[in-house]
Amino acid sequence: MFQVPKLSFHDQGQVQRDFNSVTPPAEPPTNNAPNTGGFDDILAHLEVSSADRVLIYLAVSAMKLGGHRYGAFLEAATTAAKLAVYTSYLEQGKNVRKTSFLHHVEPKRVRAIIKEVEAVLVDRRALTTLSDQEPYYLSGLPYLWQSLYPWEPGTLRLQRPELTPSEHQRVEAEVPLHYPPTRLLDLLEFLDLIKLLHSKSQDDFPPTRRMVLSDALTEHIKFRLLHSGTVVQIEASPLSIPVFALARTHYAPKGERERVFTMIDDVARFFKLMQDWAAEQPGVLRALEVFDVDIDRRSEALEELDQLLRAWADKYHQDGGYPMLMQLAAGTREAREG
Amino acid sequence: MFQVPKLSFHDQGQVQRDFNSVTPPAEPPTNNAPNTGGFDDILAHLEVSSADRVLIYLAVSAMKLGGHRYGAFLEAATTAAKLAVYTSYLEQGKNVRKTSFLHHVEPKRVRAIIKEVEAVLVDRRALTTLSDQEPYYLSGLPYLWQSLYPWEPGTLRLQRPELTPSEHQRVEAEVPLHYPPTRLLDLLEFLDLIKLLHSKSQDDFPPTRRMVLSDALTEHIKFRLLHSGTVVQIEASPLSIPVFALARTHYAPKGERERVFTMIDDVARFFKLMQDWAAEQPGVLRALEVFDVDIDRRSEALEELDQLLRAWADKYHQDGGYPMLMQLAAGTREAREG
DNA sequence: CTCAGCGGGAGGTCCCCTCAC
DNA sequence: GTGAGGGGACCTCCCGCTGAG
Repeated sequence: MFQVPKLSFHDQGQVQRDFNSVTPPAEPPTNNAPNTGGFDDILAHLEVSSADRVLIYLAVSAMKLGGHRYGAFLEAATTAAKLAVYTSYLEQGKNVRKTSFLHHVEPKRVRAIIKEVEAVLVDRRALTTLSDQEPYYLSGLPYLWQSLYPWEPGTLRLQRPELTPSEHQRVEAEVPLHYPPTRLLDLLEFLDLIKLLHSKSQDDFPPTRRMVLSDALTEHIKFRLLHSGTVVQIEASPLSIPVFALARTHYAPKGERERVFTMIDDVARFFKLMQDWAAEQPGVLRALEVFDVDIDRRSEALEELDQLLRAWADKYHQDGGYPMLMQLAAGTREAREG
Repeated sequence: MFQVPKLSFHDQGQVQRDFNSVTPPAEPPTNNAPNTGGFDDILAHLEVSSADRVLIYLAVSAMKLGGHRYGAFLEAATTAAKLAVYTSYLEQGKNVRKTSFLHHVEPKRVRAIIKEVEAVLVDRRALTTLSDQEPYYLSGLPYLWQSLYPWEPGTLRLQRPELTPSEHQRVEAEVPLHYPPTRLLDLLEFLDLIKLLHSKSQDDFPPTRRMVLSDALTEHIKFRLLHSGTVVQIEASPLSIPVFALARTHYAPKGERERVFTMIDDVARFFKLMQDWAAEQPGVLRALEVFDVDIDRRSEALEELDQLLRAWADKYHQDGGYPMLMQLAAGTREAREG
């Protein structure tokens, strides 16, 4: 176990430098920071390649933070793989057999993939399986609830005239003031709302990709909405079935909605930039700094970096010039990373 | 279509700033740079979310640049999804049903996934489906060839004493000087080499994940090796079957071996940093600069940024301090990006 | 309500084969 | 060689059902 001095890996455009020791020696843990959900501990104990790690981060983001179904993530991955096959097919001069050999896919299957991809291309339909952040059947629900069941103060929040005033009072007392002004729904109305939203979301899909709203799927959606705190069940239902309230104006898995979205966005942009770099496009800078900092000066250092970057971009910015993008992240280095 | 002034999005630790307009308006193309393989054009015509885009970049890197099988990429994706399910299972207090609802996976399947993941964890076996850059059955072949069939100048390069001297001469004339000093192999020897390597690579896998070396897989491997230029077929074979030569000491899909590896590595690190940022860990800086630059001053700007970063890291570096990492990429902004 | 089991169908990943151009 | 088709094995993602604690 040795000291890691400061390590710099900068690489600009065609100017290739030495990359033999891109992976510096390991370091003692010093892991007092993160834990993005327990899986970091698991990852640390396993031998995982970088590509696998990216996949795992993506899966966690989509499924745990975004609320996408297990199957939806898998389908998105296969769609990505199909696109890769399709581009190979074009590069091979539309030769099915060569494409088949290249990727170890049956010619028959290659043809099916071609057909599928081209159908999407002519329709210009979104092949986006993993919608922006959350599936529509989750993120759309608060909007639908608010538009279909608005509530005016002074009117009955639970539209059940057969209930006594005291029963109404007891139920309404359970609804916090900060909840959106919407009516309370019983289980059946709530499920109908899910059903309606699902059928709406299916309109965008081609018949082949449509899913029936099974009981299992309905329960999954209901669980997700309750689990995320978007919908809350009223404790003391005056009815024979449970009663629910909309607790938020947006679906939010863990309150980190915006940040997760920004993260994936940044990663995609960063990936694109790195792809240009890997292809040795001119005018691309890649930089990696591995260093240790006095913990008391950490925020000072980051603050200064922040200012440096702003000043730099300001200095060279020129309206109407060549479009540029710079993407940076700096933070704690994990044990295995270099 | 309006002008984009300079846009800065910096965010440090807990200091949240405004993110409402994270996505600035679109810009005219000005696309004179990239084309990482034709799929950029396709992507531009499609509506693709960021998560999908990352998946596509990954698929292309693994399958087209790395040479991984179509099925291998899919398996890696399912493995990642299974890990996500497993961590949810732990977070839910090992409650199978809740995990089932959360991700819309059958309880039966959840249990199978748990069992599978735990088996990997106790064995501490690599769950790395997508090995570092290329599959072993491709990258290992040049090494095996060189160790099993070295060639000494002066001896027969094609070990067939029955051939006439002129036949030997004609074959050897076809082998460029820069090829590694290895013997030439006929088709059967070549295929045996593939077979041997495959069985070697299978030793690392548990019995369940082992693949038989089918004819189809053998042809896929052979095609990949020839397509990448790692192995070259001799035009005028003096035998009844084709003859092959090893052309490189390493498997290299398109000569961008190192860079592709570095790219995936960087993306994984960047992703990790961003995850800390999304979780609002302290001491994380995220920065995005969207700006235009005078094309004539582009390299000057990048050079200066390069120097700025080095100087900054030098200034704050302190041996034995808190481990830090900074990852940056800067380059051409695509039309759709902001 | 949770856990456990079994049933089925559709579609995808793999394998191999033949026949016409 | 290539395209186009046939077959079958196995898995897994979906669905539904029942019964035991």
